[in-house]
Amino acid sequence: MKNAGRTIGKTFVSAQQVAERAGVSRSAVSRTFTDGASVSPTTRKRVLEAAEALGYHVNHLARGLIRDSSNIVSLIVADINTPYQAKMIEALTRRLQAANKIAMVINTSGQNANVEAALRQTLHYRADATIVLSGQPAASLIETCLNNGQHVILVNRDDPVPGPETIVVTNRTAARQAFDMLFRAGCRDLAVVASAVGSASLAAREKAFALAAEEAGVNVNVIRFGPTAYASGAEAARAVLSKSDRPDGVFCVTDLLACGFMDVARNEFGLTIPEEICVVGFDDIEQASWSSYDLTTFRQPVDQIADHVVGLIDHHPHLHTVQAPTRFSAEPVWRKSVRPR
Amino acid sequence: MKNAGRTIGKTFVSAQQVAERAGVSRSAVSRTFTDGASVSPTTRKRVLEAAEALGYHVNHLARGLIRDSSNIVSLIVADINTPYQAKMIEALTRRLQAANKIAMVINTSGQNANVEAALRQTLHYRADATIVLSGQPAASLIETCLNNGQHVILVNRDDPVPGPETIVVTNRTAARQAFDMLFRAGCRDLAVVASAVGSASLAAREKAFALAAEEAGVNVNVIRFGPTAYASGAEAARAVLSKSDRPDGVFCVTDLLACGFMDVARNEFGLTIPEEICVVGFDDIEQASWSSYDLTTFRQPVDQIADHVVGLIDHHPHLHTVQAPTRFSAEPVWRKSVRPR
DNA sequence: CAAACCATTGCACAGCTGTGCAATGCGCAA
DNA sequence: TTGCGCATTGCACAGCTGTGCAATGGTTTG
Repeated sequence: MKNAGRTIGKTFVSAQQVAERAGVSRSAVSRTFTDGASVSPTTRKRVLEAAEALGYHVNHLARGLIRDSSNIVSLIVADINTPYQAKMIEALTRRLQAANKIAMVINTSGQNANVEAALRQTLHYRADATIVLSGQPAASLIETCLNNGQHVILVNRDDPVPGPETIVVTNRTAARQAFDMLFRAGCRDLAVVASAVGSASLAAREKAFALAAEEAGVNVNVIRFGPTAYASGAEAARAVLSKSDRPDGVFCVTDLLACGFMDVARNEFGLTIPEEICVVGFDDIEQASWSSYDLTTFRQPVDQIADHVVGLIDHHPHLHTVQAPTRFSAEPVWRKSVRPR
Repeated sequence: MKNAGRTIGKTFVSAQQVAERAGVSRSAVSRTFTDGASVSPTTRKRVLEAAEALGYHVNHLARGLIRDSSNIVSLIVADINTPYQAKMIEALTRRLQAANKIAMVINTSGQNANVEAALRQTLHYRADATIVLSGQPAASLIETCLNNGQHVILVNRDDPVPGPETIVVTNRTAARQAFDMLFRAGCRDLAVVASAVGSASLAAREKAFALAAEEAGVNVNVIRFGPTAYASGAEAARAVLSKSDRPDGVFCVTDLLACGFMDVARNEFGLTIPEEICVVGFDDIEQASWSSYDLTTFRQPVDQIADHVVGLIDHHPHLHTVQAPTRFSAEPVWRKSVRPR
């Protein structure tokens, strides 16, 4: 089964075979592919030639077994085909690769959204870190991860848990700003469109907007429908616009909801935006800039977040202490779905 | 450093430690976590209890070292934040997990779109298979993969290469059908909107449509701009609609291009769709069904493709022979962007 | 009661790599 | 020339698991 000269069709080449072909010890091969190891230029060259000829590639499974780091980072994410999550995955994978790491993607959109099984997978493969982009992992699982030295990073969760690092966007500030936008545009009858299964981040936006409106003495109506998707925004629009006292300003906690809302408002109720009704979204997904929508919204600094997350991976945190969440500010993006003052 | 009783803070638990706590041999621990191995119910229970107490998880790196299979499948993809690719990734990751495999995502959107480095990564981690969703890997790299027993599956590439299995959509048939749609709607001055950097699949759609039009003696204009994105479709619309003899029917080789085209046609040129100009897209991304577009298009059977791809992984192909590509038919989805007959 | 069979279990090896330690050899200075 | 320092190299072990093989003990059958 084992032959040193040539691959026999469909088996991987090992360092031993490269060493025999190059006439050196296996250590020399290992050192050739290890940064900072001591190899003479002569043997290095011979090893590289033999490796190239045989098609050798270092086995990262075995390397990860020895070293403390496997260079695997796992991303736990639901709703991958959502524009916002897709953008986040793109940004993260790109930066991880630039840092010589590789991303494992674990999809928790299944029937029971089992983040637990996903976290187990990440432990199975000894991932250096786990980035949770959505879902609510049980605290017990997180503790297991921490006990095993796992590095857990939560993105967009507004409820700080002991141990993992948390990264959030300034949801409340932005939501108050959204109210200001609509109020200054003259809107006095407001609505918030959210989803029925929203995360803590989305709930925070909804609550903060409603609170700001109440403080200013402005009427505000909260509508929640289905999942956080286009169809839910459309359904919300049908529910709220068919009534006699329809709102003149709407804050959708997600751009996707806003797109659905705008389409129904225009195409089913014949309303013009922003003249008859103003709309503000959140996330700044690509579709928000399409000219059918031209949606005024808040930009999530996806690139900055990704930079920060990847920078966090190699730095080991203090265990079992509540880290203060790192906050990134969501900046307003002015377009045409809100009347100018 | 090594202590059998309890994790000392931040190191992983090994089977040895579980064995000592349960009072059995390490083999018993291994067999408890191996399907079909022979363990008595008594020891199995004791092992499971000890594993639970210590937080043990099988090290899949070491397991992959022994077995011929690592259960890792790598997805090589550019433009992850494109709706079509995101949908494909979602479908694939979901099915891979159902088959007890895990997905590594390699992003080749970087400056030089180096699929080669990506393929090397997949070799490093001994992936069971590599699914290439975009990009043009060099034939030499593919040969290296095949020599190492790698299973390469190409999706949406119309140029068959020796060795890897290929999965394509019936681009040509669908493109001819698109011409029929527009012709029967009375369009006699046609255009194809494509991108300047399109893949072979996109080129096939473009060519087949143009050919069908020529065969029918209908004038057709081919426009290519930038990357395959919304902005390119918009730019194409500005270029083609500002001329005096503007087309009355357009086939966009991608829904994203179609969205950009429609927005400019309506919002910048004041045209009505489908009365003044008919538009047909391709892919059936989610946005095509949004009521601002209501785009007549062709549905890529993403779920079927994903099923087939995942089913292909465990079945070893014949090497170095040109496999006939598996074809899936793209079915038309009738909406409102084409006039009824 | 004896023999045959079967399930279970432990030992030891394999799978591939990184690295400490000692040995080797070479160059340079005294 | 001799001694010292230094770069290089090979040996051997560690890291964690799966599994063939032999041994053990219990159960069933004649």
